[in-house]
Amino acid sequence: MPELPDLQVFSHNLTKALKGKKVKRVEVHNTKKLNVSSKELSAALEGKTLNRVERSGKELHVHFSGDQVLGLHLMLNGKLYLFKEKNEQKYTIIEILFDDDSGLVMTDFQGIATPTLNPKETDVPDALSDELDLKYLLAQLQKKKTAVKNMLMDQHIVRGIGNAYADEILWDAKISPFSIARQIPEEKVKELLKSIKNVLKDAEKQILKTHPDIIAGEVRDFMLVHNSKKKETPGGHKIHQKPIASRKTYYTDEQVEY
DNA sequence: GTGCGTGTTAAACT
DNA sequence: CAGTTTAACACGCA
Repeated sequence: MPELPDLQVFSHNLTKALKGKKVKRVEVHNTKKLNVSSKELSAALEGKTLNRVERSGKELHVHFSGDQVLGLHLMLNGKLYLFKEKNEQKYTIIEILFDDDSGLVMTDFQGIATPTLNPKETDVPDALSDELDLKYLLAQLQKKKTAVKNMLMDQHIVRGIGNAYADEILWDAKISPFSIARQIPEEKVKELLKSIKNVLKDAEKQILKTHPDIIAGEVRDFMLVHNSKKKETPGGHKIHQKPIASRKTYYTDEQVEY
């Protein structure tokens, strides 16, 4: 599953590929997760022009003229494809056909990737937004007795961080993922905030450099800790693994447990 | 053939 | 009751 930096690159590339195209038709093949009827969705989007694609947490927001927004959440295994003339993908959830006969399709063999017409705005800050600052992060951490990794991945607290990047961020900040959130000293929370921003932004740059046109899948090979191919970090520290909340977690002895 | 990975939600559990 | 953990989703991939 793509995580925040992958999605950030997708949004950029989708904007580039689709900006200015006019929607000819919307076809929903799987309405299970859609928040409106396929009729309503068609009515909302047909004839509208695609303005841009943005990332919001782990969701992509496709902005159309007339203030219409289509949210696309890929969940675990959702994928996006562009096509010319005909969508030939299996497991199609939704496809948007433009009036030049090109199109965008979202697939998911599990059927849990979710399209949402005009998704509700939320007060939860995106990991890369300015609203995620030291004051907010401290206040949230102090409320929690759970492992800091669980808190980082909780989309009700910070939007956009998944399993793999949580490990990378905590290693970068030299904080053990098992640390109890409220016990992390303020000085270290500063480090954590810095690591959140740096790790995610750096990853986006790496992905853009190595996969300039990517709109699906995920790029993980540059990861230093959350990487099954790596036995030790660049500094030569052995990488351990142990589940947290049944998710595989990679860490080293460099990380202090609070 | 086998089992792991992956986000979210709802249900189960403490 | 509130907070936390687990099952389900169902296939690609190694």
